[in-house]
Amino acid sequence: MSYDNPYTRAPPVKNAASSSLGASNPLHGWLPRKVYAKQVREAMDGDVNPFTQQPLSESYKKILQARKKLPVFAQMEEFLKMFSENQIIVMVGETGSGKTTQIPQFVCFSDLPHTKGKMIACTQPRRVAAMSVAKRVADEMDVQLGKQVGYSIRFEDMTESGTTFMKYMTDGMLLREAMNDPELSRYSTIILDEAHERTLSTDILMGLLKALAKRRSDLKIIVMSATLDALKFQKYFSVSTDGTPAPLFKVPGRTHPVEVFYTQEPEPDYVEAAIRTVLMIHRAEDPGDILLFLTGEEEIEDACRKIKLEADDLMNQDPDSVGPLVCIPLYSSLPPQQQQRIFDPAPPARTPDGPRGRKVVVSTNIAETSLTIDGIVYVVDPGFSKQKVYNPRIRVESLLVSPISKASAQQRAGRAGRTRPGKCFRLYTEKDFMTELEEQTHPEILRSNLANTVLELVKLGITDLVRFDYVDAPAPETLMRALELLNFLAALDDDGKLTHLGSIMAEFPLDPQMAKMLIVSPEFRCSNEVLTIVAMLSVPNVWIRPPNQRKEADAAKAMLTVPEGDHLTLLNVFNNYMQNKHDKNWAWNNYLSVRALVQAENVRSQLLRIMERFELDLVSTDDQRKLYIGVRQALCCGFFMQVAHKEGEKGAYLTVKDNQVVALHPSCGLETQPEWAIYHEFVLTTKPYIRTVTDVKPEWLLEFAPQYFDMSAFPDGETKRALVRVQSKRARKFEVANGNSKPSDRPVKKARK
DNA sequence: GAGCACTGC
Repeated sequence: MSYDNPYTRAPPVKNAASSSLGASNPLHGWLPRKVYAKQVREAMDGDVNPFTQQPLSESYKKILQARKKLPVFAQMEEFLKMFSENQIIVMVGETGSGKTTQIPQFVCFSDLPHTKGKMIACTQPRRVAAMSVAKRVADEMDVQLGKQVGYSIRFEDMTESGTTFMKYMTDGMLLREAMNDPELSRYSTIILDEAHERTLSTDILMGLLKALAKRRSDLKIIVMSATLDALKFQKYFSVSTDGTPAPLFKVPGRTHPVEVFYTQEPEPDYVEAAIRTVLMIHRAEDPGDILLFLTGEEEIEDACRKIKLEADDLMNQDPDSVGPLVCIPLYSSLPPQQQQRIFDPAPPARTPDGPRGRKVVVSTNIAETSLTIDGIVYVVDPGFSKQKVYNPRIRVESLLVSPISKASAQQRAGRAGRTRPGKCFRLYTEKDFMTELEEQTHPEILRSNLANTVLELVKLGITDLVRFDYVDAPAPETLMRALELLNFLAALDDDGKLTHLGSIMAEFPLDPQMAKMLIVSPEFRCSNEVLTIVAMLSVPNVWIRPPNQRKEADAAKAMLTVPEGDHLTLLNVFNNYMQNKHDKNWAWNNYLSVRALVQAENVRSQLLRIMERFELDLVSTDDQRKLYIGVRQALCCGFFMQVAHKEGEKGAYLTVKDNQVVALHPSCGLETQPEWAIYHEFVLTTKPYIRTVTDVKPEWLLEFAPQYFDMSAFPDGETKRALVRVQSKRARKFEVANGNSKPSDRPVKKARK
């Protein structure tokens, strides 16, 4: 042993199981966090499951043999020593090292969380990963999933209180837990996996955990990442004031080499070049499947058509040397059944001795992290992806086709080497790779609207948002924009303190505008309807519009459209879906996505539970006219900062205050162009559009958002003149009717003009 | 008269 004998340092901790079973418990006498690899190996090789006292199964023993071959297994001793001696560890492990499954188990053996009523958490950016890894680890530990080993994701808590001590979960879920228990007192060790992906939640968790580690000396933290980011995290989690980096634990991967090729000259048309490269591989390279990265659905479907045509041509011209090629599109909005096609085997040769078939998967970034396809030998990387960008000046998030980072290019190349040595064709020059590509993709926190995040942080008790210890600090303007919005919504007071309303808003997994709208909706007697609308706005687009059936799809949509606004149309769609549940084909016949509608049902019931918790009543009325007006008014209470005013007769709109020229999105179902329109999102595609739009009355805006529509602080222009006209008209009316009473003092329910 | 990179609560 190269470190002190741990037995001399601390008394044994009472082992819950050992009290009754005594020495038959393999963990008897073990000291938490003072455990040797030798002990662990003996326990693993024994006949009794140390965590359940049950006999270990044959399948356990079989899996154990495979686990022992993982690179990380050879480093158990080194890991346990580092874990014993440090509070925070940064760990790098390439793909295939086994870190996600093995390290948490090593921690279980060392930390013995079950003996102290604690848990080990291991966070993942994605739900499927949390679920599938938990399943795998439950098998490896020979326990039932949901007992000692479980997972926790939105809509599904697969854990058992008091039994589960190893919990895989989404990073967002741990953040939610932190909002109600800032000390994260249920956990003795927290492992942040895939930290290099830098999701918003992971970034916030890193900030929280760094501070928490100082308060809770008993808490251990492991940050797992890809190699390139390790030093940054080591420095960030520096343990002492002199800046000594946190210790690094390194595990080699188990992948095959990938040969990388670059183009001689930059390619002016990357889609064309990509198609050409795919066909070149098909004609000239050894058998093996191809993965091509493109940026979006349309580009992918288009490329698939072209590849198919050209490949068929090639095969017909030269059937003796060119085999069949099957082209499979892959992007997230594809139905799961079609996504499964990526796992189909390559097509067989057309004749017994003919050339072998090949499969090409044409994918978005989804194949870079979320999905792995075995058998890929060739990767074609044009070097672009759609990325979210946020412009705080005009408060707009949009998707832009942008060059990828070096880290991303490396990840893409790695996809070729999972089963055997592969090749990666980069459709840019080596010089461009070296000089033009950024090292890392900018973390999400630098590219997002932070309204949600800021509300979460305030709820977490972070008072000084600007000086919070971020791994990468967002632009001050982005924070200001978020604070401003939350202040207008009355979630934060003028000192930036959380209001009672704000603390309820933070409990809803919704954007603050939607949370506000939902919370006020009982006052408008329409919370039942607003709840539905908010759920529908939280799921992917429900409308399906197949390229060859556009007319039919549009006609079906017209049947469900409510002329006063798209929000009401969403309500109508959901209600019709619920009424027609007996008819399995209803959604399909109406060109609607069943998947999205089922998701909306799920979200709706989750939100309803939260409403019940805060005693927000579910109310409605039979008078549809009143109901629709109530919904539109509630909408104004949340989205008053997203209003556009029609300018002139040509259909041009200007956003209120920001004065952006926008057009109604063609998907908009409004009967006429209203003078004042509230919109759910601003999208920047071929030109600036506002999407999901509802007709509102200017009086409502003045009434329900007086601070925002304070004319003394309003930019001059046609919008202001129109609002001032409305205001003076109202004032005259109220003077005539009520003497001096100011409109804003009137109760909400009498607000209708 | 157009889209929906990808996640997550």
